[in-house]
Amino acid sequence: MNSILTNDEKKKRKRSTILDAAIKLYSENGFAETKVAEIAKEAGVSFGTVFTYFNSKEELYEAAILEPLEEIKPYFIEIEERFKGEPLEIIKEMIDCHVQLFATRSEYLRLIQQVLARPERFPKLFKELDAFVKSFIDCIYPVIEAGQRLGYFYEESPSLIAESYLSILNGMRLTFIDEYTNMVWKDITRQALRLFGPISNI
Amino acid sequence: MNSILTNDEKKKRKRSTILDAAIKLYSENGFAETKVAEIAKEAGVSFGTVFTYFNSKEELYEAAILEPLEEIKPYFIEIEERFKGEPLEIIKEMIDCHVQLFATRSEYLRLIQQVLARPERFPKLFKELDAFVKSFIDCIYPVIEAGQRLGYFYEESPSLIAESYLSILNGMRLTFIDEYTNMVWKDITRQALRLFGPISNI
Amino acid sequence: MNSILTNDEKKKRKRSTILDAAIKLYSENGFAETKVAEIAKEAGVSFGTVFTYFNSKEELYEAAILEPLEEIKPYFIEIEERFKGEPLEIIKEMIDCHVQLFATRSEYLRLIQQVLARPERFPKLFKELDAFVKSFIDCIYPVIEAGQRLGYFYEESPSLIAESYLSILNGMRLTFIDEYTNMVWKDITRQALRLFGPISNI
Amino acid sequence: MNSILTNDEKKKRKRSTILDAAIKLYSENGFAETKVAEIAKEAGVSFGTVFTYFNSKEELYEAAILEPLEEIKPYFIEIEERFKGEPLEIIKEMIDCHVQLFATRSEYLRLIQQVLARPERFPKLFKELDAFVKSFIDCIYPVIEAGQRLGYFYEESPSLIAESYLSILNGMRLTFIDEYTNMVWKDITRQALRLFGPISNI
DNA sequence: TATGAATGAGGTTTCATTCAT
DNA sequence: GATGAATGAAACCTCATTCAT
Repeated sequence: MNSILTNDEKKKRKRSTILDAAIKLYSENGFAETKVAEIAKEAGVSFGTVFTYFNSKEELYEAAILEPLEEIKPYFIEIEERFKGEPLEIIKEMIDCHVQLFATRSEYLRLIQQVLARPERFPKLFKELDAFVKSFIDCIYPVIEAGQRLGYFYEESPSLIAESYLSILNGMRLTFIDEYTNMVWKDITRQALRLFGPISNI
Repeated sequence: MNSILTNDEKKKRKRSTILDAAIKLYSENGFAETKVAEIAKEAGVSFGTVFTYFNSKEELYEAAILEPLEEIKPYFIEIEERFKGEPLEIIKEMIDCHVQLFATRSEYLRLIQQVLARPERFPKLFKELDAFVKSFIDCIYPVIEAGQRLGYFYEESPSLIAESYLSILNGMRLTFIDEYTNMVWKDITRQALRLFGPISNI
Repeated sequence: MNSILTNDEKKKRKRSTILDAAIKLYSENGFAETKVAEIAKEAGVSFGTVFTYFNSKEELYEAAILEPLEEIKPYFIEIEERFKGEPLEIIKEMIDCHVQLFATRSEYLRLIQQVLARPERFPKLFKELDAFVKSFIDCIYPVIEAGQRLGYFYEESPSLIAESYLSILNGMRLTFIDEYTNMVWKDITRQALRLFGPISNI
Repeated sequence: MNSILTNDEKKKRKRSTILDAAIKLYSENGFAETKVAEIAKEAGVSFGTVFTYFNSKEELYEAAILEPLEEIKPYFIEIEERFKGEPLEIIKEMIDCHVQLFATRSEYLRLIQQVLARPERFPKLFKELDAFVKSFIDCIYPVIEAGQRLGYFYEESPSLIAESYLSILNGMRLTFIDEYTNMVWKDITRQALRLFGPISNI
């Protein structure tokens, strides 16, 4: 029954439908080549309605980047709260979690890359993402240091390690196009881990 | 005579000026948000002249991707011809070469990423790049195998190693925005190398 | 309420305003030399509105040809239903009707001629007109035959008579430029009739 | 041998090649949809050369109309000098001559119709053609009068007869698209003649 | 609140014409 | 005289946004 929903809930739901359509289409076609009319169609609303919930195409793009970012943040900045054990264990679990996250939300990763590729075009969003990266590094820094002290990780600048890790996450989205299947992502995880320390197969 | 250049040479030179302007602007602004008028201005020619040398905006984009690709190809598919020594040495030199290459041509790498991010939008170009990646893997495969036999490299699928290497190359372009300076790229090289085998600092 | 008209009626009306403007300007200036902006201005709507109702300039041209054709058709293919009496009477009335029709809609006749003059440029429209001509001949054929049996008409191929009749209708639009006045068209009618049989003045 | 030609002759010949190409293409595609480059190609010269012989596209169009007009004129204004015998004979021969003329030069007739259809667009050319029509009427007028006096022709305004004759000539170009073959044109001639007087078969 | 017709700025592309070689 | 590269005005068309219903 639709009628069980309050008005507010209905509105939230419609807003969310539109946002999901936007994420899908922006990620597939980029900002410029996505038409508001298409988003409306994908969301099953008239395109006037899109402007009821978002003031402009640009604002919708920002929401499409920033709102999922909030959902994803915990997995990157609550490292020690989420992943327990030895540093190596923590990092292993973290990588597993991240790879799985982007395997299921690869379209969102694409969106992020669009912003990273054009800092001057999307300054506000870029700043947000940059801050996010910095927070991640701050969070993971002590873990890496601890791992280095225990001799598990390379004696390398923890920032570099963290950044190269983000690089490989980003890059894999580009390289392994549609093969983000269960089969490969265990492998990917292993390779990502090797940026931290010398990990042989088991 | 205005110069010693023949007519043909002048034409080639003008074409190249336009292509360079296109590479710069396409890489900065993407295909859709780059205006042909801007390319013309950047190249210092009139608007219509762009269409004298390239039939359409799309064709110019293709040329901007494919022509530099030809220049870059040798560094990826003549591995054993170019880089000599032990497998570890070969890979080291190769990574150095590639990182330096993309440090100086980071704008071109951005172009490639635009295509990789949208295979359906640029099918022809994507196919070309995909073939390029496959050739690279074919070339590097025996080197990795040799390195594995000598115990330098991880006992990992050579394809996976090669692909994760390409991932980190691509990803680093996104992560280390404008810091591709001399200082960091030695570090980057080191991290890339760690995808092949367990490399400690020296 | 601004008016009693429903939304749908208003849309139809606007579409029709644009179509009329198009017929006028296309007939005066031809397809290529008519600018969509001019049509919009003539119709009193903005530029973009034209494209709300017609997908392209070409489609608008097709509508400008085909829609009035439907209105005109009955006068050419319902000969025996519309015009009564002896064959001679039927033909007389028919010619009268046609001449008057084209006197009032001379601009539309001009449009038709543009298509007839360029079958390869407008294949779809040409086919339509060609079919129309054939239907007309089919309809008038028995009337001419009957007239021939009664000795009123020349013993000539009815198709030839019909086609020469259409020729003179078309040709007169070109020859008697703006003189399609009441004065001359009785005369024109008489001359057209003489293609059917030997008609003296009365 | 080309070398037998004087320079002047060569130039004339090239000019004529271009003009013929122009007549062909203008008649097929109209003024606006014919590109100078196409004319050049058809004529086998570079398109800069077209502008060596004609100052503009418009001027070339005018030449394409006016120069063949001079060739055709004699057949329309030297009626009594060319065609001998009784008025009926004169008219018969004239019609024969004209139909044959336009059968072989139907493309030129198409050009004329383009101008007749747009007097305001081509005022200069239209005036020229209008004068031509008037001259024709002047020339044929006495012949018709004579025929009327002899009882061969309808007691109709000779101008009307002449104009309706021109109408059918023009119209037949539109109606009998590509069937201007030997078979039909005897028939067409007969129908045209019937605008003058009551002519039975044979 | 939801709709979608109206708007017009802005982009790509064509093509006549110029002019240096 | 012949060529064809350069130019830029002008046209079509798209699409974000507004706003009346």
